[in-house]
Amino acid sequence: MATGYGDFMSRAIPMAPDDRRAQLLVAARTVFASLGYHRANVSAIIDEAGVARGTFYNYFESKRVCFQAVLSEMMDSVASAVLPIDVAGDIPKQVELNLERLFAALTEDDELPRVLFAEAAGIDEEGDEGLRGFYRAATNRLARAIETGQALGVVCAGDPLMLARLLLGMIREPVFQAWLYGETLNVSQVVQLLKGVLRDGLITPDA
Amino acid sequence: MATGYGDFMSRAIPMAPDDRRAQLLVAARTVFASLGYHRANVSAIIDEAGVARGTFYNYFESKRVCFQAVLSEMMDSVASAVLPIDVAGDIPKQVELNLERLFAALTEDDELPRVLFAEAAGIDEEGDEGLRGFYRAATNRLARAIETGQALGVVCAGDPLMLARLLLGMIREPVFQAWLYGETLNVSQVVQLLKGVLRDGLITPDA
DNA sequence: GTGGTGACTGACACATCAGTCTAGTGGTCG
DNA sequence: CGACCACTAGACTGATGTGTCAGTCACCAC
Repeated sequence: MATGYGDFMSRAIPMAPDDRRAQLLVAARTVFASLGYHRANVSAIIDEAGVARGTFYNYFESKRVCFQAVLSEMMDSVASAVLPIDVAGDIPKQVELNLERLFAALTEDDELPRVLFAEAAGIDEEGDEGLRGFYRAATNRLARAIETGQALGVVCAGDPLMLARLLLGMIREPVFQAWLYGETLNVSQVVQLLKGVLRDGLITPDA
Repeated sequence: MATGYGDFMSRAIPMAPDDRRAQLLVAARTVFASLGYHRANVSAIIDEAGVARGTFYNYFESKRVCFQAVLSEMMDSVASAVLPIDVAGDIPKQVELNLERLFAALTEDDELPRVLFAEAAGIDEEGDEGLRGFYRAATNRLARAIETGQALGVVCAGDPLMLARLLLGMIREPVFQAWLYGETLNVSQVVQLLKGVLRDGLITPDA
């Protein structure tokens, strides 16, 4: 019998498990990002990675688990873009930097918003649970920052949780729509505008 | 041959096509809302409607087309909740009423946010096109209102489109998160908070 | 009656795809 | 050298679920 794989096909060189896993994760991320969860199939991922079917299942017990891994990687990279604020320092500056880093993290990969905002929901109950966890964490983090701000007298009164949601919405929507229309988001423009709205509101008091 | 359907199975009484279509649409809405697009299947819809498989395909050429119909119905009901503003009248009052109606429309059905915000994106290219249309229409409508406001000097300066996205985000996020966590949104609370943020911003100027 | 019309039926053909499994390959290391 | 092990190709299974079509039934006009 012949070699078992095509004449021009090189065999993937055995790798340290962590490296192989990382490689598969990159491929999976690419495929999920461009196709979304449901249209992506395992064959596309292994083709992208240049690896056989069985190898995939050596590293991930299922497609969903693999997606979950990609998703949490993305969530982590987004979450870690936001640094805790030092109340002794220049607060507005730190907020601005955080916003810039956050928008940058959300737009660094063209298709990340698809995975995070459009595909993550509705796969199954467990997946939805993970998503809830992510939003809960993000919102709570913002809410705590807002509470601190309120205590310092730099943030207006009101339920911190709800204020956090409003703020999160102002971050999420521009990113989502930019993705939806295939635009590239002008980060500094959005941040400047957002800063203005946060400082002065949208409606100028009637003269 | 026997009757062609089980002994205890009654055949659905023929209906005027418009009525049957409406009935199927209601069933489809229920199913899509509670399960989302991907987990919903045609069998669930026809069970809900008490109708045979073939009947479904007499009225909708595919599952996706059916979903599209449900989606546009929802989009219409949301869009029609927002009334044009009479610039001669009390503008803030009208804005407030519009916000209240909008939130009410978005939360009238517990599961509408799932369909509109979580499931609508990423089904296929054509579906995304419809979604883009909806967001474009909503955003443009807001943007035009903002432009008018800017001309009247009641809205701050800045790209109207981007401002519209920020505003839309502040509307969408509370609704989305309330759905995600199974909370019932306190409409007047959100509207009051939103009004405050729109008027004065979130950050109070440093003393 | 009787025949035409059109809504309705449901078994099934068919496609897709996740996940399993087998037989075989080749680099590495004791 | 021989055992080992990560890897390969890809056939296969089983489940799921969309869309089809040949046929059934109710109603109405004549």
